[in-house]
Amino acid sequence: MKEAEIIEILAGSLLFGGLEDRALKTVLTLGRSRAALRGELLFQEGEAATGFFVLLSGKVKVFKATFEGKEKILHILGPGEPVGEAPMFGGIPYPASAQTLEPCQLFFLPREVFIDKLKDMPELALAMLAVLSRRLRVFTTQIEHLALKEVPARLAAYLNTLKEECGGETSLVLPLSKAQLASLLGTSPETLSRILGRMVTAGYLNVTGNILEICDPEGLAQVAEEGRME
Amino acid sequence: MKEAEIIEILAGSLLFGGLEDRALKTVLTLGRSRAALRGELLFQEGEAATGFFVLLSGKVKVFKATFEGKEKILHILGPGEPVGEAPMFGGIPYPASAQTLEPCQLFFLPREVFIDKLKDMPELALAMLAVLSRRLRVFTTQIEHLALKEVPARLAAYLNTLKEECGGETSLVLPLSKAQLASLLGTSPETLSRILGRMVTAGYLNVTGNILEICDPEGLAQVAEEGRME
DNA sequence: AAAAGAAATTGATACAGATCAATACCTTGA
DNA sequence: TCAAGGTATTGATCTGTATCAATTTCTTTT
Repeated sequence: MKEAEIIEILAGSLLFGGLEDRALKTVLTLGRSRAALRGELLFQEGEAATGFFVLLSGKVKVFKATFEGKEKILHILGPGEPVGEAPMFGGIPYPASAQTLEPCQLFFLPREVFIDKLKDMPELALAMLAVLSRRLRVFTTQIEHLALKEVPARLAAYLNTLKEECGGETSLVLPLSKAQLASLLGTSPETLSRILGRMVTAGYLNVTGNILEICDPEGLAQVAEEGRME
Repeated sequence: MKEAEIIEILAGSLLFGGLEDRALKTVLTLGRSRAALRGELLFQEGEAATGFFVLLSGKVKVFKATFEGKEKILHILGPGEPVGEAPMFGGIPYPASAQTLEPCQLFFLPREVFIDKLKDMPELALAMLAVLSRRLRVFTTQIEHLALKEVPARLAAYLNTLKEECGGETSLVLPLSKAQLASLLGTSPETLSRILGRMVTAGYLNVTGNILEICDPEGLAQVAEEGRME
């Protein structure tokens, strides 16, 4: 991947978006880019956090796994997003694992170098704080949903945010497999399938493969809020 | 509350612990301290984050509430800990509400002033990053537990961390009511009560009011890991 | 195009935990 | 000392969802 391309992606990211060209070039010298195959483990829970990645292209899942083989997806990350940045600052091991879902282009920044640079670049530190802040907010609502809401509400909420991200478009393409979505929502593929079915018969949605059309956005929003269907 | 006392508490906190005396005094000039009664709301979900508190004394709960009246406690915070610091940086509203559980002494830092100062104090920015990083880790395991583990495992894990915090002491005083603990674990008081009962008959614990004695730490650790009791 | 494999659906069953209601227990104040 | 209000326990019931198993549908490979 060419330098210019990398810079372009970094410039468009939340983390480095506010930086001037000169600063961006500096950042570029701090790390190195590399390619990763589909299914590659970027890091595993418990390992020391020696640095973090910025995802230049492709998709990565961050997940927790139990030794009985169950797993919970915490995030699905796309281009421009940092991966594994949080644990660095606490001097703690990675609290979860990360794996590529497709071939990816990655930019790796080593811990020491980056933290050192942070001291000279207050705007970068603030950007980093903003990123962690947003992560915390996402987790906050995830916890609320898992503890207090049932699967239909969680699904409805997810579909709502997906619709937001697509600029209000009512016809959506799921950016992940249904099994992965189930894991993200903290349920099983079977249950997800059934509830999608119920939402279709109740007239909220139309589903065709991994394309789905939202017929009743208000109704869906209500399910997300109140939890109950029909 | 006297300045000296405040400084002492700030100096002992995670956030300001690394700062020199001069820097601490600067921090002190940025905000102001005040007292709060038991049950006072510090902020509510959805409000703009105009700053954050450092808890000087007392206890605060941070929670999410649904409009059906259910609530999930996210954190219980004690002296030295910051409250509501995260949303400031993202420029996002408070994602949860905070309420005092007892009379508290608070130190309030307004957003603008603090963020401005952060630019001159890289070590403070790093400390802030470390704090958010730890919060994220705690949330990460909370999500894992809610999605993949059942109540006995969550309770066992909580008791373990409580024991750690008390330096391995096997005789513990619950720092919160059982109803609050239930909310923190994402369950109902009834269920918590039953499971505590089962743990007693299984020989893991002895419970007397809100004092409990851990009889079988290894067994408890196993329940936390594997989920199943007896 | 056929075969093999993965992903998704559907059905039947079991169980953890929520909920509702009633009772017991402990404070705290009058 | 008794009342009163909160906090905790216990019992009975109901429901959402996990789980196991069996197909069905789609995707990929050869």
